[in-house]
Amino acid sequence: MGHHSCCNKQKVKRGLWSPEEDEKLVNYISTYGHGCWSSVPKLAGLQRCGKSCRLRWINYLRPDLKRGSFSPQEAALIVQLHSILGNRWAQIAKQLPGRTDNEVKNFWNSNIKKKMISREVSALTTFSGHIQNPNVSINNEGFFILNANPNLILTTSARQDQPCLPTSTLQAGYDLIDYKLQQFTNLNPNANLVHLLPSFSPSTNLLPHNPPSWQSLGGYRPQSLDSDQLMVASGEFVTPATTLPQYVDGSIFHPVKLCEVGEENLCSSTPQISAPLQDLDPFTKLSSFPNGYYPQDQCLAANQMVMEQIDMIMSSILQIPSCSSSSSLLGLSELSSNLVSSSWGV
DNA sequence: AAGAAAAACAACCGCATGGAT
DNA sequence: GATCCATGCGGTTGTTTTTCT
Repeated sequence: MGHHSCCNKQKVKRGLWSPEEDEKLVNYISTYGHGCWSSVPKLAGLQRCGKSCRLRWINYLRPDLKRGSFSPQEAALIVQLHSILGNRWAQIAKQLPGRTDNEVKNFWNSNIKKKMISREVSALTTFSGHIQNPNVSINNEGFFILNANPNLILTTSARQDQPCLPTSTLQAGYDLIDYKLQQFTNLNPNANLVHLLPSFSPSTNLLPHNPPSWQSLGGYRPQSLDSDQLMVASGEFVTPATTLPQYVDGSIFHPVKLCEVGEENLCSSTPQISAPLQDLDPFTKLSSFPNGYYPQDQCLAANQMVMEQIDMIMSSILQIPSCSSSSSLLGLSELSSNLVSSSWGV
């Protein structure tokens, strides 16, 4: 492991910062500002590299940092934002005044993730007990499969090329699902993935920077609502004035879920940025509609809808000669797409 | 009370990006 | 256009603290 390029020229100290070093850095930046970080250590009298100084300042010494544990409201917002933005910790942290990306990341990895995993395992166990369709079951990895073809994994949506399961209609656990499915697909590179219609859920469909390769997954793009429409608190559909995020193939994603019922305050309190709309990050775009929310009863409908999709696919899949060959993947996906589209009237 | 394990926190590393030359 | 450099980001590792046995 080498050091930073900026640290090669001189011997620098590493590891934890002492109070004396902190004091030197704070005194210097308070007086002169940081300017060019690479010159800070020399000017401040520190045996550190500029990168280390910058990190120490940003993550620990900055006066506007909010210390202490995360509030339940902050935690809820992190969950919400992560469901939209994924692991873009810096983007998430921007919506949390006084918090750093490092702090949010650590909080997520050491706290929220574990809770989600335990909840998901519990929910998955419960949910699996309610599967009525004799053609569908859950395999050892926790994925929905068709009994006729255990290699066929049913999925609903994708984030960063990692599809999800019908269980995305559950309240949490997307990362676990992603992680498990990633593991599964790594071990079973030839496994077939059938995309069902992404259900109403706070998941995973917003992919401004790393859109899913629908084609590579053999899937179809979401076709949920009329063009550019958005569900808002009243239950009505509106046409936003902003440009909605697009997938890599140019198709537009239509969010239907901005925050849970009762979380309107969180959404409405998010900072508004006056910038050209096309330059806004996805969250800011979404927060332009602070009253948007997703009626909870739609979750139940979504679950039912997914199972109905499985029913339809199952009834049709029997007419396909070979489900296990990779050549059938596209056909299945198109089939599921058509079925879902027709079931949605789109 | 002591050691082990787990959790929390802090820092580092490599890579990507953008501006300057 | 190629190269260098500073900066920012996300993943990962290391260290400290807390909890458990």
